[in-house]
Amino acid sequence: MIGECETAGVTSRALDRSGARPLWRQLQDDLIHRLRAGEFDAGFPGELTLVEDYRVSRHTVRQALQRLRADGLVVAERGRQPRVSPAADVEQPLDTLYSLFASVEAAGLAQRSVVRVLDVRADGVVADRLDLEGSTPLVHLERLRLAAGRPFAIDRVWLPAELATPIVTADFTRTSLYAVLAERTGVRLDASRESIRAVVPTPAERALLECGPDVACLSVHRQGRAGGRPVEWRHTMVRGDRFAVTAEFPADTRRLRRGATTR
Amino acid sequence: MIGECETAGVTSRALDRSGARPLWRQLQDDLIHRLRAGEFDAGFPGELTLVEDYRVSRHTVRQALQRLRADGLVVAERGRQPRVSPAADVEQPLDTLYSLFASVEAAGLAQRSVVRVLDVRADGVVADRLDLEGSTPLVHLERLRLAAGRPFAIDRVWLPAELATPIVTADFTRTSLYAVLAERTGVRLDASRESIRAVVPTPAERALLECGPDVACLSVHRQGRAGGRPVEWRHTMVRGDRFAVTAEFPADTRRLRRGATTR
DNA sequence: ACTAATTTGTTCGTATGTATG
DNA sequence: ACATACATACGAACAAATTAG
Repeated sequence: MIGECETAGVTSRALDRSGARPLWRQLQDDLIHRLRAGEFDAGFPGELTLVEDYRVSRHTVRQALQRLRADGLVVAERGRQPRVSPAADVEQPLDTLYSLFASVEAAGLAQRSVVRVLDVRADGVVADRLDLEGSTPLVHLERLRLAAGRPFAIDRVWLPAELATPIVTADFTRTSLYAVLAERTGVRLDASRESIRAVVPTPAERALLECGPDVACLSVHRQGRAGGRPVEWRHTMVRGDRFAVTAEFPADTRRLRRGATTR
Repeated sequence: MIGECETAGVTSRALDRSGARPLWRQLQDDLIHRLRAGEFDAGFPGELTLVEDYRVSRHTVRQALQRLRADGLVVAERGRQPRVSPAADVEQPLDTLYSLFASVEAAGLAQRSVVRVLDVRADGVVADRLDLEGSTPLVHLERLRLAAGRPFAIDRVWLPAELATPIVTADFTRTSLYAVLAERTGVRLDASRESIRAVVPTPAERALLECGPDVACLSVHRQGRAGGRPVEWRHTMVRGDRFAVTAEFPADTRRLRRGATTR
């Protein structure tokens, strides 16, 4: 495991150099541990500090930090001390358009969200999903969603900045994304396509969702449209042990015949 | 933007070195473009090939590839040529009464089943789901379903024997249950209710499906009805990496192009 | 079945640019 | 102006896994 070693007044942390596990992964895991223990509430150490502390190269440190930043656990800017992203526990109403959470709503569970990221950025992959150029600025909102006070989903949404910039100043702690969007831009989603699959969450996602290795997740990708134009790309990772999608099909003779008489 | 340049029979691609946009991002965007154009269907180029091709360092190439891998567009392993990842072999719209057999066929994959169990038995729990007495005899069919020759799903179905006895002599290796049922009994399903959740397969299921610990499954419980009467209880365990469910609002038959998995 | 070549994964070092405090 | 800290980019080496012969 990871040990501590006091030498000449300097605390250094030892990693396993056998190669059994990559250094950057050990570092990442250790940092998540210390982070969850509240060790960095006063401030997150810089890259060079970590290089000194763990006796690894800066490249290795960055490899670990990159994941933490990508997962929203740490926010960092140039020349500024990195900080642990604040976990502001706030009430958040359900997105009524989101049929996936209909069962949650029906179950009468308390819905809360922690806003982890709210900024403007570019993302080539997401832009492609919205039929936009790769460099198009996008408003990005990431929330950890809680039901009955416990994490149940990680929700990431991207919208074209050209359209959605007014919402970046919004306080999402008490308002739904769609409500703010409609109020400030007049845009109202009227169509969506989504794809639901089963995945094993990454360690980082597992840490956020506070679930063990025996829990799988539903990974939901969704494109929302307004007036035929794609205005939202969303990815939601839902704990599979607490939530299920239900579907009910009324009688439809045509489709039935097509499905039953194949070949 | 990005140009092509033929020199001494070698096609190299020029990136903008002004620093306006990071090289790795330009590379990422260009690769996505080429990927969507189907240029890599025969095989994704290796890191060193890209280094040669774009005249950048391997570090920069890896930075671009990392995003593509993180977004699930490309899969890479040690010593093996990276490949373009098929999002999912099969996608199934949620708004129809579907049959696994039909959706696999629709995806253009060869369909085959290994019949593991086909008999008549009683099951109190399942009978309850069908609104029947606990001792009611049920026809039970368990199949390991293969798509393109590879394990795809474990499918267990129970039907009232009083209704479905004629099917126990059928050969299900290459035929759909619904087709046999309609042919031999005249019963056609016209309604269903199902619940879909994500689970981690048990070691036994994992062995049957021949998948590693990184693969989750969709667990689908379904009650099928005909003329208002429950006639089928089904449990299907589908490999999450090969199957995705799609939903559309408002109801339409257009499909989501691609569902990537975030890592 | 074994060896060698290939390819990705990991890790180090170094350098420059840029934004913040 | 200066130090700090992240972003980008180059080069080099070895490990680990696969594939080709």
